[in-house]
Amino acid sequence: MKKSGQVTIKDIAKELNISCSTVSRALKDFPGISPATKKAVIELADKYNYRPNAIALSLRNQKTNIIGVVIPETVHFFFSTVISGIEDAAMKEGYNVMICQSNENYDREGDCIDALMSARVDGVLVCISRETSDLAHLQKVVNDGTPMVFFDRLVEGMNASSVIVDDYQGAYDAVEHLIHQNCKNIVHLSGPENLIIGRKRIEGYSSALEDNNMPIRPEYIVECRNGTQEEAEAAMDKLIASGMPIDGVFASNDMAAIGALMAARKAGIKVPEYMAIIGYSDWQFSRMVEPALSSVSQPGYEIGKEAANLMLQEINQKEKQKSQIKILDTEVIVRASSNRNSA
Amino acid sequence: MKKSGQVTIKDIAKELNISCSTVSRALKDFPGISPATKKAVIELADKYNYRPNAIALSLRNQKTNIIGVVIPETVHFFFSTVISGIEDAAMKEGYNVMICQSNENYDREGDCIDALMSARVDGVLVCISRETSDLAHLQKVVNDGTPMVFFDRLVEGMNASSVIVDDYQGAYDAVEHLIHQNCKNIVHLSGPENLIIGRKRIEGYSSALEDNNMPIRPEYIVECRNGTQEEAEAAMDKLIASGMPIDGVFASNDMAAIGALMAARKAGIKVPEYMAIIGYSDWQFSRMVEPALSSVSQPGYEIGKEAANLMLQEINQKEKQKSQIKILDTEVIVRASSNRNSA
DNA sequence: CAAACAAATGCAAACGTTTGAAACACGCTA
DNA sequence: TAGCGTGTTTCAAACGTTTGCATTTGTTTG
Repeated sequence: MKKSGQVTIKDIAKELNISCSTVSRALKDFPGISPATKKAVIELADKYNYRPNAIALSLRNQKTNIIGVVIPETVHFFFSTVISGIEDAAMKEGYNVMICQSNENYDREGDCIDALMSARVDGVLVCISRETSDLAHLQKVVNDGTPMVFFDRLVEGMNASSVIVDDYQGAYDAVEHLIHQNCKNIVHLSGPENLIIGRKRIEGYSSALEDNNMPIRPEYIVECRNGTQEEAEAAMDKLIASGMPIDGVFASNDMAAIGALMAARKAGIKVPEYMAIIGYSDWQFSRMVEPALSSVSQPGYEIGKEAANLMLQEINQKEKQKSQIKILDTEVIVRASSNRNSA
Repeated sequence: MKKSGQVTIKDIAKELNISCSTVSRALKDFPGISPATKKAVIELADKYNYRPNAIALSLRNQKTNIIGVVIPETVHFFFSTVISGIEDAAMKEGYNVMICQSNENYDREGDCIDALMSARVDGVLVCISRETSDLAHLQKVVNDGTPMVFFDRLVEGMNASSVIVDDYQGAYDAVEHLIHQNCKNIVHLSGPENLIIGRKRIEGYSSALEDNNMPIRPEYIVECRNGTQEEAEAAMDKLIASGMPIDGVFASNDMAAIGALMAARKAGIKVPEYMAIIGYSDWQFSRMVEPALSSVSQPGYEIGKEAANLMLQEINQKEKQKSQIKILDTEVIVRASSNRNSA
């Protein structure tokens, strides 16, 4: 009987009166082990339910087979689908995943990175927090030679690959959709402007207006930093109260869109008849509100899968490739909140 | 300049022409190191951004400072709040968290356990999948002497602690609330009956009826194994079509409640006037549907926090304590879908 | 001035595994 | 019988860290 904990190669060697090397080789059928020995070893290993100690392996191979993930918050549907994609891709290749939540907080993001680097993960997938603008902590990672891949939120000026969606195009498509619904005064509830995705969506919004010969009015672009329903609702309250003839809203995320919906409801503005609304991300609940919310859907699972695969690829090649950006397509999902044709 | 990867104690020792032991001791100010040496070591460590190699430490200490989590699916709001609770509690004590999703699948749950055991996590927190009834893979964990704590879904017949909510009482309260709303024919869309939480909720439902002198009709208890909206909607369609005078629905989760809502809408049954509906779990979107959904809220974050703390406690004491069950309270959140007083 | 002491540092083993090289035990040939 | 080959096994080092014990150095004391 062994003490506590799991059986080691040593235990097996001792019981069989042979050396560790022999046991090790027997288990991974190396040439040059007698069939009798091999059989005995394998049987005993089975009996004791032997599993190689991943820690010892990591130390010897300088490789943990763990990939670290820094993610703003798992409570968001979008991010949890990303995690699923990452996990499936990683598991398939025998990797484990270590997840840290930054809670959209800069300091905590640093702590996460530290923890992952101490754990000697083989690579880190990161989606930077809203607050992050200084990149020193991330630079340290690449300096250490640890592969890093960004997902969802693009980070520029760092030698690392990214997997993102085409935010410009997604925004463009959403706004064009509103224009096709005959909206003339379209407001954009934008995300935080220090994130590139926020800027890209503004650009998409602007281009769509421009291409359709509609004016771009700065007062129609309202930053909603936190992306909460309350924030957006308050912003919309103000816009509506100001008397602007708003008949379309493109929100940078679905919570903000819901905020707009609530504000419209409060003000007695019918959606979509007098105000068409479309969000971004296509969260799970979007189709459940009344009227069901139109949204730009992002392929979360695919983002995770692609990012993980890119990472695994980088881990498995000695030479650092030059970094690449993988752009996945979005899709405008039209539901009742912006559909004036059937309404 | 070091090769690739991070600096080790050895590198520092070599550069300073001293031994590893000295460096190690200097870094954790052991007595008996000259101030000069200590200073030099610490400065160099800072300069090179030295972090102790967690792998090496794990091997030496026989302790990884990682706790493993096996969870059905992170995409559910409830579970992601649990994860947040776990992560915060763990991080505070210097532990990392390794999460595996079983996707409610028995085989994959086994794989998760294997992966975590190979990684030599110091303990595992598990919420068993819907499919799980054989417990052999979990028994192996406790046999290996690895602490294990169950959360949310109670598992009986195993020497491990649990952190759960009072499902009986939650169900009881929900049904009693419906009764107070003057519902006479209350249907229960139940969860999978191999889960204890499913059975507890049925018991709570039944007791509430009994205590209020109302009959318990087996045909009013419909099992919705998957807990999806579609499944529940189909079940309700059938019940409504059968002509039963249903005026109240207690669903075992919010998705199922939404399914009931949809079925009612389709059938032209006004909610809550002619049918009051209440769900379970209080998911994020519950308050956003129309009418806003009443629900029994479970303290997900607290469950995670409590479970993690229980785990850490078990890890830190040599002797195995006898296992305990921690029961957290639920709360009935009344919204429009079951509120006939203001309607 | 030798002995005793304290202070500072080094040695070596251990955690579990892998792996190149060395060693051993055979039987066979010259 | 020495030499050789072959098939099987063991040795030892390495990964990065900690730590009981031994060692070195320098100073004080009798």
